[in-house]
Amino acid sequence: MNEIVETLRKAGHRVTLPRRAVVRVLLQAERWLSPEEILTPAREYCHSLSLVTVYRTLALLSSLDCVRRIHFENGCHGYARTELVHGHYAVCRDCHRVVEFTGSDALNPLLEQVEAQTGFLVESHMLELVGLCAACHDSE
Amino acid sequence: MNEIVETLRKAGHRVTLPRRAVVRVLLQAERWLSPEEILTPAREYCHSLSLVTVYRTLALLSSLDCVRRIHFENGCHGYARTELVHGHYAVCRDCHRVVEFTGSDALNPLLEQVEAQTGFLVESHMLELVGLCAACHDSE
DNA sequence: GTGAATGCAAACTATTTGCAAAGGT
DNA sequence: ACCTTTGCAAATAGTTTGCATTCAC
Repeated sequence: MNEIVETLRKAGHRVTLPRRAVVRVLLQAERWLSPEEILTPAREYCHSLSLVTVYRTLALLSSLDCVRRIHFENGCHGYARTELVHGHYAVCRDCHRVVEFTGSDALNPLLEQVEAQTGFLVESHMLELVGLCAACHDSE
Repeated sequence: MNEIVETLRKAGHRVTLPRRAVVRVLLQAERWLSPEEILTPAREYCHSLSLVTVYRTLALLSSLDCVRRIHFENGCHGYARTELVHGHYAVCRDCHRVVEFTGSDALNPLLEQVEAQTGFLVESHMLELVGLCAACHDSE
């Protein structure tokens, strides 16, 4: 049994076919997906699945910190499983691949500096890198 | 004449009353504003102003890099004039004040490290800090 | 005077909600 | 059996577009 389903169960939520379907699609993807992009393949696992349920499942998984929203300049967002983007991530503008990176501790001195500079108490931050992944970079 | 209006004119766009109204509101604000939040006060300067025109003006100003979109976890966005947030910014979750900070060159080593680590060619990045500004921090 | 800009209404996209039926435990 | 979850339809929020009128240049 996979981790996300396990988290669902432990939190007292029911493990239903529609939810399994959404989770399976998320687990297979190495990239972020829009709700629509989740719906289509997930229907192979649950024929009756509706977009509404995809939204509801994503909201639930999000509250359990199993998936994360991915943000863009234009405002539309996608979802990727947290395991994929536990900390900070880079998004390929071409294939939508999402890759986590480490080393964002390097931000800490900056955050402290900002607090000193602006008087802000920084509670959270959003750092998203956009570019081309190795594969898309090579094929351009 | 202010800088934004000047930019409009130089780019060959007409300086109309509705546009002036939107610009005036943006210039007065030290914080980000939603289109609705721009509409209401701007109507004092241009009675007939419609929300549609606010959107169109913001899109135009955005393309001229006179305003910038501000992003949030929940996806809704606001706008602030570029002068206010030329580089990176911190947003107060309480009063919505937007404060620019400097020193984000500190990111460069991280970006290079990410390129080496992931193979990505990083083209752009989004860094937004959220927290409490000094004023709101004190009054809590 | 002429083409750009505006305002209205309507379309559109993304997302959420009410409610009866279905399904997991 | 009970209560959560689902799917449909409809509502909602935010934003964009078509088109005739208005206005800056």
